[in-house]
Amino acid sequence: MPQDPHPLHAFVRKIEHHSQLTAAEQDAILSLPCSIRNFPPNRHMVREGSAVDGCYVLMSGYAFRSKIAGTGARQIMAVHVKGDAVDLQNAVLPWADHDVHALNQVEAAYIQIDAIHAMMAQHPGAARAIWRDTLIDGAVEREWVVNVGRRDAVARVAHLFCELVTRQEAAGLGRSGAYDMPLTQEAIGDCTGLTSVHVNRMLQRMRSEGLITLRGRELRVEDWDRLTRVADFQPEYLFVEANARQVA
Amino acid sequence: MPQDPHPLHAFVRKIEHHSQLTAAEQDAILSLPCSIRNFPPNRHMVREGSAVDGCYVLMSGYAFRSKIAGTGARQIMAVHVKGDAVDLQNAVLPWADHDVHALNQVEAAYIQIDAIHAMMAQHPGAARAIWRDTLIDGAVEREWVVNVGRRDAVARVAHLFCELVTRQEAAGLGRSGAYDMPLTQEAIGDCTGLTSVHVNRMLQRMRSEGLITLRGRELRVEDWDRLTRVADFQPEYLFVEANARQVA
DNA sequence: CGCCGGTTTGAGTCCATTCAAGAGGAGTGG
DNA sequence: CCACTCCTCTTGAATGGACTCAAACCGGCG
Repeated sequence: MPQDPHPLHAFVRKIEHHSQLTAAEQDAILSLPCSIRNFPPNRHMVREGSAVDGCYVLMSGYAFRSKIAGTGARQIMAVHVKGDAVDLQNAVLPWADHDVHALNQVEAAYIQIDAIHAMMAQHPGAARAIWRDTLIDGAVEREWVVNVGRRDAVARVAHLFCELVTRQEAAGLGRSGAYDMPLTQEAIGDCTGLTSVHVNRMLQRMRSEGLITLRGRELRVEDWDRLTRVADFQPEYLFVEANARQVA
Repeated sequence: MPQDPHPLHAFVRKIEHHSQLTAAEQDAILSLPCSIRNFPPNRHMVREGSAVDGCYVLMSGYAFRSKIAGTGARQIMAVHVKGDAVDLQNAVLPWADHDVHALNQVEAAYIQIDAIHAMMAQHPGAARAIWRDTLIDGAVEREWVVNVGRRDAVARVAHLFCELVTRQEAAGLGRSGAYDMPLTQEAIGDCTGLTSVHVNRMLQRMRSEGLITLRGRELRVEDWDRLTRVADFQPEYLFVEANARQVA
């Protein structure tokens, strides 16, 4: 398996999905000093309430953002794939408002926030692109509000799968129709506001209706069109093909 | 009633809740060219899917962001008060991923996004503060995911009220314990992922338990402590007192 | 082999919805 | 001033979707 040329390569590639970068801006981002850190499965990367002085860019593995309600119930509001800046939000905010958690073995590049700010001051175009990138995370979170607030159980799970698949595609991950499914049924419940028991029943329904197969940590989509219809999935909010319609 | 000295005054005041601005940075923001626009109650300010070349800052009145699910159900993911930049997200994104809607009579200052970008290139400190401001909107949306995903009906409604009250306080709006309640019960349902019928029942419960009184468009909090406990409300995510703990 | 985390199944309960109808209040026009 | 309309709020009864609480099953792994 070929190594990516640079730890931040996938990050630049992702940004170019929604913003055009000049060669100088690409270089400026790739030149950001960063250190590689590894996290074992199920390990906290950032804790809510802590002050954060940098951000992680995922090089491999999966991570999620979550908060814990007063009852102790966990709510996941984003799942991240290779190339995502998982924690820029927390670094720019005065303190972290949410947890970041590694799902499986994670390799991440850590960048000091000061270096990012300095680079942005030099390169307004790159600044705009990175700002936009953080706002796309916001757009995704808004769609999650809709998912949890206004869709029934099957649709919620199906929608989550559609998003996961689309993001893996965009990151160049899904090979031959098979995708990674890093979430347990418990975690799927925490994404969708359901219990793991009910998630299990929805999965069986989706399997019996020929929408997906899900074995172990491998997800296969059997009927993408019907899956998106069940899910009420409109991929625009992910902004993975935005370059064409881009304003400036 | 005294007039604010400048259309963007409330905006600067809000930013200073979470970021320190130099006098020059304040001036730079206040010098942004803007035009005043008015919207009647229940009027769209921005439509999902449209390309947006600027953003509105609320001078008076209330607005909300929403998306429509495939079933036709509406989900509201943010309510905005005086001083909020209601549409910076949509202006920085390639196109609007959500609607913005005026709740009542709204007066807003419209700023071209190009002017904002130009100002930010000149004033990195202001850039950082505005970036942070948009990310705080994200933090609020994350808390909404938790609210609709992981709290029961009373808590959801109570939490919404706590947020609304706290934001009005921060904007200098609630006088003598009475706050504006610009949302209909239908709209409260769209905020919380409930039906208006069920919202009505939760309101009666909250009234009978002496938590609030709600008559017409006026909300009174009768017992803030118990209300926040019922709501599972932790105000940190709003970052209205962040200056003290601020990192840089 | 025995453990352990994750998945599956079942039965009973309850929270929130649906559907429907009525009441209140504000604004409009005759 | 009244009649009329529209919108919002209120109430009731019945339904159902998702939850709870268990227990059993399964596969991987030490």
